[in-house]
Amino acid sequence: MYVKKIAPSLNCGLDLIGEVLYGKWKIRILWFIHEGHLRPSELQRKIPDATRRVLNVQLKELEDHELVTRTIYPVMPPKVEYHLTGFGKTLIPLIRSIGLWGDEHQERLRRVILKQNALSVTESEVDEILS
Amino acid sequence: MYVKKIAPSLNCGLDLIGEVLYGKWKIRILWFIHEGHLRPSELQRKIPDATRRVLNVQLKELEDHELVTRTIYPVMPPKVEYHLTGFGKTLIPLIRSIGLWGDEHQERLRRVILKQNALSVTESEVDEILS
DNA sequence: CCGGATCCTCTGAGATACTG
DNA sequence: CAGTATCTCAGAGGATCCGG
Repeated sequence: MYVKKIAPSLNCGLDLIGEVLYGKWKIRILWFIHEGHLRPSELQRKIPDATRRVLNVQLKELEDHELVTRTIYPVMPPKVEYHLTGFGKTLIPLIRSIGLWGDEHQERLRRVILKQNALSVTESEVDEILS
Repeated sequence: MYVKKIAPSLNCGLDLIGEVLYGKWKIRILWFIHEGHLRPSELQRKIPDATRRVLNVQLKELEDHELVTRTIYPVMPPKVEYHLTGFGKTLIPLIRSIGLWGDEHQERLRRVILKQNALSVTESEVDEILS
């Protein structure tokens, strides 16, 4: 899911959804927020591979796309919470199906991904890694 | 849908599917192939925005991931056809749902995407573009 | 705890041109 | 018609530092 350009080709749903879901961590962010409200520091802990900056950028985009809301509590220390909007919630079933598909085909997926990414690894080594 | 690195975090379906679907034109390619067999030149015509090289690269990845097969007919002029594998076919319902969601929320999507991408454009101009 | 600003890296993907 | 080899580039995303 990628489709960047707001080009002539925004004429089908597949293109449109690509625009709002585009971003390395977007889907996972939505998934975590959907479980309730979420604070930036919690999100950071759940996705340690992403830097705070990137998470902020993507959260901002999600907000601009009206998929999440950002609530600021004027306290010290600062407190911020993200929630899904009604619109954002409509995406959850979709994300769930995607995740389920991935879970169902886990083994096959791992195998083909490994086979491709680790070209220097032999078949038996792949089996070993997977076991 | 993005997730690139074959990092430690390949532990959920959401990550795994990202690996095989990652690529600007992958989903659309799968969609077109799913309607039957497809020849490279046909695909090129259906996706004129992508160059032949990029399409080839992504087709190769899809093939490596066992989502499509590539059949070569030893004739002159050369003829090649792509088909979905059984595995690839299991993705179609998912892609269909994604597309449907996008279609259902078309107007809202167009609005938020435009609002964000064309920051120099005023609200009324956006309305105008959309009308 | 939160976010913004700066600088940098790296790789997907476009452009072009060439072979069987 | 099909496929490959180079070259190039934008821009997404990472690393860091700083200020509220």
